[in-house]
Amino acid sequence: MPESYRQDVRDLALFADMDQVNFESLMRGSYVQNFPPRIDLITEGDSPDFLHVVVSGAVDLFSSWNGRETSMATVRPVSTFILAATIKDAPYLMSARTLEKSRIILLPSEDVRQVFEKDGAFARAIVTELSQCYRAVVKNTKDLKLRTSLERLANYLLRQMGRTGSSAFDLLMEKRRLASFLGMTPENLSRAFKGLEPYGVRVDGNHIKITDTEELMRFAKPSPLIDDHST
Amino acid sequence: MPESYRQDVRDLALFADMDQVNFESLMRGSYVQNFPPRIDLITEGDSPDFLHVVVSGAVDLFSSWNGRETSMATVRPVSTFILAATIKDAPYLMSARTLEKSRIILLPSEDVRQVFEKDGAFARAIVTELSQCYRAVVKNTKDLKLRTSLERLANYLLRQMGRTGSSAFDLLMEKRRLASFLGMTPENLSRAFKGLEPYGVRVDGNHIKITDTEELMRFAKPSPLIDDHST
DNA sequence: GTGGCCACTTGATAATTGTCAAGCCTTCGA
DNA sequence: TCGAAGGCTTGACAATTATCAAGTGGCCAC
Repeated sequence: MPESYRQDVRDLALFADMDQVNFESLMRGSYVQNFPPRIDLITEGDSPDFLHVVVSGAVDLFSSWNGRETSMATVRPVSTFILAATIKDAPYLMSARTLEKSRIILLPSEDVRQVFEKDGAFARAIVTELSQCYRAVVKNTKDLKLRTSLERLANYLLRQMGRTGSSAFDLLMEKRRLASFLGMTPENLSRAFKGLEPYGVRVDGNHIKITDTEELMRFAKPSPLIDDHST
Repeated sequence: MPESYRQDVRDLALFADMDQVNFESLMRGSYVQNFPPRIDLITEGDSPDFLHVVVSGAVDLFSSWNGRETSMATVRPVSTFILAATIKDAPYLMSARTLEKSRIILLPSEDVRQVFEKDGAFARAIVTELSQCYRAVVKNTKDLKLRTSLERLANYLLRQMGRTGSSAFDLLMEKRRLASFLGMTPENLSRAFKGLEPYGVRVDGNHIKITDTEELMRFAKPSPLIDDHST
């Protein structure tokens, strides 16, 4: 292997406090792989064989039922996905595919579970990670159940504004995926963007400019208990 | 205190493998309380002061935004709620109120966090619990995003049928709360019940009878990756 | 270049879901 | 016993969202 990815893993909060011996035994069976865009990584219903760590690129988590499909989340570097399935040794609830060219580290699930059983620091780190994930999904559920699609879009844009620290930014995914993520159709999203124009949202392709933050916030009514993804 | 609730707590998988010394230090600051129906226990946004254990009765977890309210989950004996908020020491994302007369054990959050930090078995048990919760919420999100309200109701009824092991059963909550839980209005639920009649669902008050399971399943298309709450 | 592909948009229409108002029925307490 | 309250239902209607079809425009391979 030309380069080491060990440090990428060790830098993750999930693995930072782990005992060195245990860390080594985790890394022993691991490997890194490069994927082109739009490659299926895992399929919902399958058994977890590896814990995945996204080092670069981006991964889409999505689910299907009865011919329909919906985007559940986007995983960006550096973080893991399907941690819960790995620990429980239960079937994946979501499928995953690369959005861009991505570099992904694979840690054998069995090893992860073994280390989990004997390393208290690792177990505690998993708790922190899972709490975060759990709360993120709860927030997402509140977003879905309490808001209309127009309100969800407005709040999404405000979150992106906060993330980038600028009132002008580019969408970091295709609009069709954004629509799916927000629980609506592409057509509806297209109209929703128009519907936000009166509140100070200018759209040009995938470039967004918030021209009247006050007005947009008055409409969106963002709440830390839904929109603050840091807690 | 006339009776001890220690065993109720110890019987929970969450606390079963915990070191006895740590268990005692957890119980030291704890107490049990009886609540009448419809009493607010916690309010979203507040800081977690106690980890709650429902010993008897039932508790509704719900969330509000902009004057709207939605039921997120029902907690039944014997289990805990707001575990993630307690561990992270982050604000509650949901409010809680009793549905019936309930008996609830309160464990000081600070004690829970302290024991969590030093007891590996406890940390591992929390991981198991949180994984379960996380996967439950993911399933719920899939239910919401991939299904119409009629399909959600149909699958809910099938789940209840599986839970009770009988094709005739009583709804265990008010229809207005069921509606809120399923992400619809009471009026819509009322019509949805009618809409399921052709698929073999008979409704009389809160008593349900599935007269044609095959037909209902053909319509509902239940999936273990959404409807099996045991994995 | 140029043709095709594909995401996106737009319009027309339909399905789904929500809102409002009224009435029914059970429950519960005076 | 009666009346009020509240949950449930129903009807009429409105809002939201989805579907279908057609068109636009950018991007890429040939």
